[in-house]
Amino acid sequence: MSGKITIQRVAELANVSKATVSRVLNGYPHVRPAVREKVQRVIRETGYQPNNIARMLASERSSIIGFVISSSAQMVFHDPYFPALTEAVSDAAGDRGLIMALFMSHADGQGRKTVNSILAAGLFDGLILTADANGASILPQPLASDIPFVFIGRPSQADGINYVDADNVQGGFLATSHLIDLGHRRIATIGSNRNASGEDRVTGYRRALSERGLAFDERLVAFGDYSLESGYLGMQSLLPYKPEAVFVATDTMALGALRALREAGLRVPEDIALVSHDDLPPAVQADPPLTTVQQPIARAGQLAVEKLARIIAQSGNAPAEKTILPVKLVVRESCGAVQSI
Amino acid sequence: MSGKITIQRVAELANVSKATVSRVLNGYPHVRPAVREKVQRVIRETGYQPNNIARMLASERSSIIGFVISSSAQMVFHDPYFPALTEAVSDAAGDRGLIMALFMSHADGQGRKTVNSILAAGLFDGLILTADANGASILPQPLASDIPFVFIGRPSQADGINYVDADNVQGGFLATSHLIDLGHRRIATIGSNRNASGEDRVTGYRRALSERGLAFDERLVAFGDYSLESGYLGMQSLLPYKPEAVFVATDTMALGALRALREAGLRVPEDIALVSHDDLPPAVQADPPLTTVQQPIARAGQLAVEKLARIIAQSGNAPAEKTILPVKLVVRESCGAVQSI
DNA sequence: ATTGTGAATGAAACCGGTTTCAGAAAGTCT
DNA sequence: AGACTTTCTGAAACCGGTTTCATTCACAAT
Repeated sequence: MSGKITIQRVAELANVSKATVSRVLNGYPHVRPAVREKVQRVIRETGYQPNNIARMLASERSSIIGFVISSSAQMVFHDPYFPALTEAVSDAAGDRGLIMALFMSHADGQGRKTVNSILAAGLFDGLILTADANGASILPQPLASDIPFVFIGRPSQADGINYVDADNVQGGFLATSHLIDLGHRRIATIGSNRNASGEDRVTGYRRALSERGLAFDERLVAFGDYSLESGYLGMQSLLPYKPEAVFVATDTMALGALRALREAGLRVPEDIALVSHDDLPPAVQADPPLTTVQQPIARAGQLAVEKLARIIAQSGNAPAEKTILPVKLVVRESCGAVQSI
Repeated sequence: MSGKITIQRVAELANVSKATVSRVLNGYPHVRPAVREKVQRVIRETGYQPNNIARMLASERSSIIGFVISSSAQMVFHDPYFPALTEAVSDAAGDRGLIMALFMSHADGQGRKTVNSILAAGLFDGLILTADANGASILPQPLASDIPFVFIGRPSQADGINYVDADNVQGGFLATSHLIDLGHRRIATIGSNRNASGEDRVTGYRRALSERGLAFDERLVAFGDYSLESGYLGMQSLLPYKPEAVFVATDTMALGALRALREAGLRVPEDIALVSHDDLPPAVQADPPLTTVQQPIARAGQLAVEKLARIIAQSGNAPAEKTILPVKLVVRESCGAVQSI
């Protein structure tokens, strides 16, 4: 009943043509104030809601963007990073009147099918993609199609691709430098080689060491997969080499490392200092609270949406550009810098 | 270039009419095999992809469902419940070929606007809503519109409304009964009065007490808001009354409680037994691992989507029905039942 | 009074599919 | 062979908007 009011009906009731109603609807000029008001009154009285699908078809724009989380299912929600990012993108999209469709492509070989069907839909004005180990497999699809897209996180092959990323190298650098500043020399790291972010943080770690004249010792490097468990195992594998301090590439892995240290009877920060990366809720909640590198996740989501919106508006004619967001060190207790609080 | 192929073009190339192409596209009968193949070949060769928006307009069905998380932003992603649920719904939707649009309505008064615009879109075949304190404010909108919807979690006013929920009463009951079985008498609880789930769990707690002839002591009840912090504070407020055991309504709050206990110098489970609810990753990761009531989140998401799909298919003629999912106790170390492992 | 200009408006085409309907083709039954 | 079905197929209407284009109208300038 109620849903049956169309633009045609409104036009009849207001004694105007569909075209005029459309103009009023979209705030176009060239409508006499009296007519405009009359139409608006009819709209109000009938509770008319334009059919968005018809609108999309005619205007060839859907105002829907796809947000694709391409990590394997297990990773996705064990690390609060993705939830936080999802929220950020959702917010930013909402602010701009865009609808966000969420896709979590499980790597079960379904991954490709999912992305395919997304594109096939011809439904999205653009895509926001998260970079990870699978990024490579996802990439060709949007590239082949003409759909605008922006990555969050540096994709494996980043040439000519729009992306927004945190300055992960700087993150690793800041964390490690801080530990060096505190007088530590044998500094270990638990990184990750599963995506660019992980690699970059290790790069920053190495850069800090070399800049301060410290030797890089391969035995002091472990790799995890972003899970708490992997942080635990990584820390255990490092313990035999007696590090004085450790830079863990994510808060979640730091939680695991913390447990390994506790089980080994080592106190943090007294026996071993720890700095992690991300500054997500677990960092504050940990015991002791973690000194960590703060990553502007909300900002990244926001910028990605803005950038995407811009590309869409320009019909994709702008050259690809990358945006690197600054990170900053948040000092809490796990590094031992704060002695008496 | 490539995107320009329409059904009309395919029809021309195959020497048939649009109608026939459409029939082939949708797998309808009454097309001669030879013709069908010819059309399929043209489709393959041209890489034609039907325009989904046009399809939606004509078929009056979008295959898009909205998933609305109505909690206040802070809560949303501090408790892994919502991420897990989101993943479940996303999965289930994907399995059925539905696209899931995610909405996180921040309670900033924007909440209403968001939901309004969602409905206004006329874009969704249906909605999945999460119940929470704000549920009441969200409810009227879908009700007033004719859009099918299903709640996950019991909404405040549940009459005539479709919903899927875990058996929270049973959850509280199982947890508390288990503690009683272990010989505890002074059993406290940290619940929540912010939504039906929280209340139900406390109801189960009380039922277990009364069934076993134990008095209900109001001083042994604290209320939290699902945050870790609130669990911490709740536990602190309970400590003066010397509970022997505590049932905490969520894993996340249990983590907070655990910290309060540790700070108070109490060991778990030796000095105080703890059982929580949800069985999300933190429960396993906690130290000690938590005995907790397992809630079938993935199943709930799946059932909600299925139910919604059914309602959509039936054009909403089915009577409202509620589905209560069974829960089960998962015994780990925090309750003290497992002595020697 | 005539012409020119720009604003206001409606008719109709269009977006790209689905679906109805009627007619043609093929097959079945006396 | 004629009458009936049943299977295919295409023309055209339709979904509900937007947009183009031509026309009308009001008003100012000549």
